[in-house]
Amino acid sequence: MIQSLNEHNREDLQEALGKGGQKLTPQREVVFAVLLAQRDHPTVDEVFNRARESMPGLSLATVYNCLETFVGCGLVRQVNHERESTRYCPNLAPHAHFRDKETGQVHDIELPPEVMKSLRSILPPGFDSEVIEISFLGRTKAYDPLHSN
Amino acid sequence: MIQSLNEHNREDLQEALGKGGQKLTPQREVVFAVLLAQRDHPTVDEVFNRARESMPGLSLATVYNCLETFVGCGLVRQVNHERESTRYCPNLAPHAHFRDKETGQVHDIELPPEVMKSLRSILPPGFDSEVIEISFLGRTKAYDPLHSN
DNA sequence: CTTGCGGTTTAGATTCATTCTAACTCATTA
DNA sequence: TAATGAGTTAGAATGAATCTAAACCGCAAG
Ligand SMILES: [Mn+2]
Ligand SMILES: [Mn+2]
Ligand SMILES: [Zn+2]
Ligand SMILES: [Zn+2]
Repeated sequence: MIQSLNEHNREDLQEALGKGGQKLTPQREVVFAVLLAQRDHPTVDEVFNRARESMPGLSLATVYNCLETFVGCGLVRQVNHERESTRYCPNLAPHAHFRDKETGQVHDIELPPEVMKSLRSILPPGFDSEVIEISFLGRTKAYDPLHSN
Repeated sequence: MIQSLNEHNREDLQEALGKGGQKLTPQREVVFAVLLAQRDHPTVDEVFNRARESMPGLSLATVYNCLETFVGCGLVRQVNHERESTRYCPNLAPHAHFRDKETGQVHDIELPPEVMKSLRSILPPGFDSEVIEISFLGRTKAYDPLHSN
């Protein structure tokens, strides 16, 4: 359960924070390590509870602060599904999110460049988009290759 | 400013409510009329304030109730952008939403069937999606056909 | 060293959209 | 006329997120 970053990830974190004019702190390290350790799109409370295991004095406010800082530095994305608590995702590749209606689990769905292009192409002239968010809601069944056609 | 439904829309509303086991009420008529009159994706408070002009005794709780009922009957979609207040949209055609970062305005973006298909195609086997939400965030410039190439 | 500074962290208060509760209204039916 | 039950209402409660002000801490100047 001990959350710590390897050298490589710590350097990445430090560099990204530096570019955003922010410092590396023990709290930020722990919170970032939590995000990397289990990529299940945790809520703030989930991050808080996991991070407290390695840093018991950590406060909820600091988790909010750290995550906001990471988003500002482009290290992490916020994931919103309807009115639920915000979730956090350290996957920087272009991807959509799929939420399983039954389990509540959130899965990353890779977004091929050609799909991105077709999406951008639906914008009328004069519409200039920086961010596209795509979220699916549905169910996941275990995939059985033997019984798929 | 008086909000009332024409015969055609009232019938549509009554039919859709009926299918969902719900009744047509004066409050529901006014709230639905507000949504049809100005398709700017109003928040609950905006709907409330507009609807009160034709029905002063209307309560905020009822606006929440009516909108929830409409969503349940498939008459209206909820539109979420990040953590902002939920907005409501009576456009039942498949479409995405574009939010202007500067004005806050939300625009409908038509979703051609082939884009829907390409989107569905990115789901891995076993992922079955009922709802796809697509939202753009960006800026809109007035489009000048003379100076576009 | 010692002090001051500024960014960070912290606990707790506050905000505010949304949901909940319980009383009331009112049309329909027994 | 009375009972029923869906719908409406005002206000209370909820809870994620934000705000506030004090404490903390690394660092640099004196
Ligand atoms: Mn790297
Ligand atoms: Mn019609
Ligand atoms: Zn993700
Ligand atoms: Zn819309």
